[in-house]
Amino acid sequence: MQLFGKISSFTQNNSFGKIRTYILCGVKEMGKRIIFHVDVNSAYLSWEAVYRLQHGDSLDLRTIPSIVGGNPETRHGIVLTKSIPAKKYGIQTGETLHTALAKCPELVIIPPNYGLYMQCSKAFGDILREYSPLVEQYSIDEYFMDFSNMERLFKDPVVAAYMLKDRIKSELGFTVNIGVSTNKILAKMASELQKPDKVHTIFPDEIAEKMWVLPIEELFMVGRATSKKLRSRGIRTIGDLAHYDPKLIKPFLHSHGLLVWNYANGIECNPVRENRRPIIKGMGNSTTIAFDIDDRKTAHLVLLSLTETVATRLRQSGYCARLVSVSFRTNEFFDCSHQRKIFSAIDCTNAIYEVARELFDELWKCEPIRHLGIRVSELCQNDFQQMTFFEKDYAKQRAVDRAIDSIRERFGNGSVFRSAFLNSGVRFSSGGTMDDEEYPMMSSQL
DNA sequence: TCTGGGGTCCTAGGACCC
DNA sequence: TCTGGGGTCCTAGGACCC
Repeated sequence: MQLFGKISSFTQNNSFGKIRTYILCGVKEMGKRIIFHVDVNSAYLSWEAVYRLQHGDSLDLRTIPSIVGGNPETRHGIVLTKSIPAKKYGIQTGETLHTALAKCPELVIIPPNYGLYMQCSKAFGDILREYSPLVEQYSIDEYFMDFSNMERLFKDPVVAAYMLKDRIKSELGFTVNIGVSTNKILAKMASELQKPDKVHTIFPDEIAEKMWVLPIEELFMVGRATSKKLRSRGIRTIGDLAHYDPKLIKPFLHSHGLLVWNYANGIECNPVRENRRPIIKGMGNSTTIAFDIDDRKTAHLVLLSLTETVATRLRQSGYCARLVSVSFRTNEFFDCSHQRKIFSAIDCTNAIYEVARELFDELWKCEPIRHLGIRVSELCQNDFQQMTFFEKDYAKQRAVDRAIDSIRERFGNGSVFRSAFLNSGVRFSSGGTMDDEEYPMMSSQL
């Protein structure tokens, strides 16, 4: 009820046009919603550390300056996750290995092992599901849990959060932060407070004390561009944003401005979606090539290898696509893209590749390319296909695709590949097919 | 200095139709 | 023939997340 009161006063103060939403939020609060956000501390690095300790290594990567990162020689050199000692050197996620090494020359660099991370993510989710029937995976290392109406089982949700955190640590060997509140945004903001191995709350009456004092960049969904615009108007903290008139934010941040203003005020009422099977909107593969591509033939070959994995994933998930997009990044870091809607939805490797190649040829003006990508979207079920007189009948090719898919499924991805890749220097397929387990994808909103 | 890959959602402008 | 307005679709690009 407390939040309801606060929300009413916000809406009155700001004459903001979403009163109905706030009232709905308020009504839900009356049932005393309790939401947990569970976040693995330095996920990839912790998982690597635990794996190595369990396999006889005496060094715990978490206790030294270390990171999980790519290989600069293939131009994949960025920091994916850092240890807490590495953070003390000022190393940041996303920065280049080159600058990270400049900050800390003895930095230990571990290449990523996504298969291991998927296993850890799953084991972690399995424990959470013992504590609540309503658990939503938000990313590979984050889960939301609905802990509402659990008083009979766990008197105090905060005590339960400590139990859960300690159990994960003792059984799985890595630490988590748990944020506890009445909705997802506040729970998520709470889990981001001091790390590692902590439980924090940001209940509605704690927003001012714990959240409003933080710099604006700490707010979920405030990235570089948004923070720049907000700071140029004197909005430096989450509290500044919360107290700003939303009517004045909309002209320069549009609907995104209203979203972050709501978040700054702790207003958000999305449910925790149990075992949500994500509605897939599209799928894509892209890769940074170890060298700059300056000839069409090589570009086409990379495009084909990207198409192989995208098309395979498309067929495996039972979809056809109606939109094909191609994008590239030049050696001067200029990004561009080109897309085309096709009349009848397709899932066949050759058909997608033909469109992709056309798009590429229309877009490319012979600039050296460092990164190439393909994406298919506007998906529909592939159980029937619309045939037209004007487009090729791909029935035979679909049969070939299915045969190849099943051979690859039985004997591995490299068991069959196109001869065009022989001695070409280009890998026959790029990107993972994600065939064994659906990769946990998050939405950009809660 | 050298800058990943996988996503989602939003916006703006132009084309087209009625 | 010229003009206008509203709606929808398509496309490119940008912003954000982990």
